[in-house]
Amino acid sequence: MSLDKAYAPQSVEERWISAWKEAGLFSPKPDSVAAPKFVVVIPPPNVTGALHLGHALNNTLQDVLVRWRRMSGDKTCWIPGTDHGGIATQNVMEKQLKAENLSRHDLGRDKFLERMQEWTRECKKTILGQLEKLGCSLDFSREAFTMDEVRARAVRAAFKALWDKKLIYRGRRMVNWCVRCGTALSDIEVEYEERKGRLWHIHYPLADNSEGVVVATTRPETLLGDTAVAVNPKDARYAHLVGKKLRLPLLGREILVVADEAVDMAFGTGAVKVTPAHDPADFEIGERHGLPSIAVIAFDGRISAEGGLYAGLSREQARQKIVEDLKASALLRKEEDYKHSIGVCYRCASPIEPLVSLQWFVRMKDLARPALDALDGGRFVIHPKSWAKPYKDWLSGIKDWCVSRQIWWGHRIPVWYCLDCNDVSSRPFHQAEDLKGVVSDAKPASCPYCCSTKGNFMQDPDVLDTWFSSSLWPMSVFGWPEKTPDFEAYYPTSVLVTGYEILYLWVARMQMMGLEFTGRPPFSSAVIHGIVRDKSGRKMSKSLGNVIDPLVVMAKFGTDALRFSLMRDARLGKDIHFSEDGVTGARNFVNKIWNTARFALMNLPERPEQAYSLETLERESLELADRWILSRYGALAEDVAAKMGAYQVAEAAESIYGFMWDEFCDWYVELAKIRLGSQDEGEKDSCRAILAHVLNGTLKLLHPFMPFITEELYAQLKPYVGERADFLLDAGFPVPPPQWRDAEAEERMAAVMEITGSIRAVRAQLNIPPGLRIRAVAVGGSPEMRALARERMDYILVLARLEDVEFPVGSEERRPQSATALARGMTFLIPLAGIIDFTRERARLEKELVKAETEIEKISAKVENPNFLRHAGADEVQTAQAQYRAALEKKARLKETLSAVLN
RNA sequence: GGGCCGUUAGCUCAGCGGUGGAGCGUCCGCCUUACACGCGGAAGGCCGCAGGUUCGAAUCCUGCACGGCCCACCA
Repeated sequence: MSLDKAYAPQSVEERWISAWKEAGLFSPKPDSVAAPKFVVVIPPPNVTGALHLGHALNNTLQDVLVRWRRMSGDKTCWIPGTDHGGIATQNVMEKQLKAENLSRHDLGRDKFLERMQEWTRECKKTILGQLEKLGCSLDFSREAFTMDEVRARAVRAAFKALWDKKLIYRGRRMVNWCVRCGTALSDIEVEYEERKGRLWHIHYPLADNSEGVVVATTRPETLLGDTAVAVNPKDARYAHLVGKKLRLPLLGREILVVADEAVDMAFGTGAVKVTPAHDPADFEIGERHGLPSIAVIAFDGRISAEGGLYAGLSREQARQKIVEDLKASALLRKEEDYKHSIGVCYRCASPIEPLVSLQWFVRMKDLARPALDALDGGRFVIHPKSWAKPYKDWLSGIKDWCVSRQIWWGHRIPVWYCLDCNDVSSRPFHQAEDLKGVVSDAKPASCPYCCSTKGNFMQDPDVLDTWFSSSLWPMSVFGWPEKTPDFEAYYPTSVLVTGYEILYLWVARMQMMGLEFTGRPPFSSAVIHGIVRDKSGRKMSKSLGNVIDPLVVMAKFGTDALRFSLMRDARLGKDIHFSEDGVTGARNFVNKIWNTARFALMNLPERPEQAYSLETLERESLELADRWILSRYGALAEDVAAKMGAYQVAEAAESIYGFMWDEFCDWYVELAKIRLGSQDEGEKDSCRAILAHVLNGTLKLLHPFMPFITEELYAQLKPYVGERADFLLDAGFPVPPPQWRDAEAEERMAAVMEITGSIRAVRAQLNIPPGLRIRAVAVGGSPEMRALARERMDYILVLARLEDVEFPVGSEERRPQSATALARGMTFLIPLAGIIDFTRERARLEKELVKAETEIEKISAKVENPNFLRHAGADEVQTAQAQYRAALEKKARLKETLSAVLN
């Protein structure tokens, strides 16, 4: 069984995906074994299209944790699913319709929803297929959708329960209205953008046309709805005007001057026009002073009939015309450029219009308190903890949640109105404040208000905010409110992995709902990762054209490479600057692993007669490299487990990478070549055993990150190490015995590596041909070091490509015409007259000397400082002194070499 | 306006109290039969600025500058 020279991911990935599927590997077995549970629910991707790199990051991170816990002995369950995605998805469909010259109104509600369902089916298939390709160990048999029947039941139950507790109400409020999407939004669905605008100063004369007051505004079109001008009560400039009437420019209506604390005397002119119907601050001023509210901007963004001759104009047109008219009537006193932030829709980026309308709200204060308590009491932990404070602040200042949306795609609000006792035909629904609703799963048979049994009911036309169903997700995926076996077994979940951009939108609301309905946090930890940006740090977006399709990357580099590169950068809470270079590096690493295994398998017998066992290996038969690699491997396994436990996935990936490449491959495998070439079968076998076992163990450590290649190689390797698991997930996470740790071996090996390094450096810097086997003479050094170098001469010869090293007795250190390598107090003279460029060697040594001198300078600042000796710990002092001695020694040797050896 | 995060090698980022690190890129040499998706070597840093604490600071504290994110009803 020989492996290809380079790893070819495609066929391997396909093969294992179907093998896992066939085995039902990801569905937890309903066994009776009392293993700890590790349960994760996926942040359901919206059914708006295909997955992007952010999803790849999010799901790989979850998969890494789930696979790791599973290997560590937990019974794991990871639930897949998708989100109907409300406005976002409806917008996708409306775009499609537009391409066909249709609007949703052309289709009508039922037909439109049919098309949405059809689209959703396709989209789900795509998304789940992509998750599978990514290698996600999701239990696909438990797939959920936020708008399927089970989840719909949960939504209705939650609505009813909140209604019964008076935590849901319908009320007339100022809401954020997206003119383009035609719906209300919640406060956190509004994003703020700095945009260039203007500040217009407008003169409002007194009713008798004398003097008056100048107000500043960024929105002159709202003038049409002004019902007052407000000044600060402490403002002496305007005190005499309070209570007087002004004449509203252009319309001529009389409006009042009121005094209100909210007005900032220092801003603009200190006087504010008040438009209670179109500004949240003005709305409150209006409430305080009992001002009338005149809606001049309609839900379609056009000026209403109240706007007189401006009626019918768009907001933008009206603004322009009003400014012109003000100029014409000399009421416009000043016009200046002004940068300010405006609210825009998080789905379509068009400016939000604050409008008063009747909407459904959830009362949040009482729901937030238990969530805050859960955080404070440690029942819920956020990683990294830097997100805890913003989370807390948001919950502490929480406002009621507007949950009704005037779109079609979503959970219909389960409220019914009896047509026999409610008037819904003579006025717009969203103006009908006095409606008596019945909360019910289905159309009620009779009306509890008028007792009509005719069944003349109309359901509320609005749908719920998509985040309403999302907030129930960790419960609803298990069938809540039914007490299903799954709910009993898997709720609450263990950890939720998601990006910081939906911490409030989603995480906080799940906590609140979970606590409200079950008394327990729906997950005990949240792992918050960053956003995947492009190479130069810009957010990926279709309009920027910098979106990268994970499937394309996977096809080019392999799934394991993509996963590993993402994980290597996935520092908690930090954004990732994604570039193909990173994936290239990861792909190279994958290939390195492949070839390491190839090397190992080439050196193992065709078919194992008997599995190699480490237990039966006599510890005394192990040589330095063996003890060293086992020790390092033991340290690695411990390190990785600790980092994973702290959700430091990137750090764990880095550790494995370093071990595999820089220690196992560059040193152990190179040294293994010596013994694998020997005639002694016993020697060969002990080396084979360690090679196979350490490689196998490292594959296990890597498996959560690179499920495919590790599975493929494990399948080949396992007979040699006496394992029989069908899949790595069932093979256990390695826990090397503590007695493998061997500080002495690590120290001795470090010395060998240093010696090798110094000889290699001399060779390379003097351009000694790599193929040339040369001799060296070892002089100086402590007896221990000389003994070690002598003992491990076999290593040094191979690694530094030497022919031979001589250990002369006595102090005949004069070796003319030699290059000199220094390490650990020893000097390695490489006598090579005619080959070495001695000018070069002199320059090299002089540079070394400078280095040694600066080193001495630095350390002497410590060692010669009495304060250091007095205050620093004994260990520190000892180390520094040893370093100092070594540096002095080195300097002396260099000087000696420069003067003697080169002459 | 408040809060959080960042500012370290050309680029992307680790390090977070004891002589400045990795990956990529660059330069020099190598097809040393697992891997050129590789091997060996090297160059490259007033660790944003200014103070302070400490025997000692990239690391802790305080300011400042710049960048980014989150939150907030300056019209």
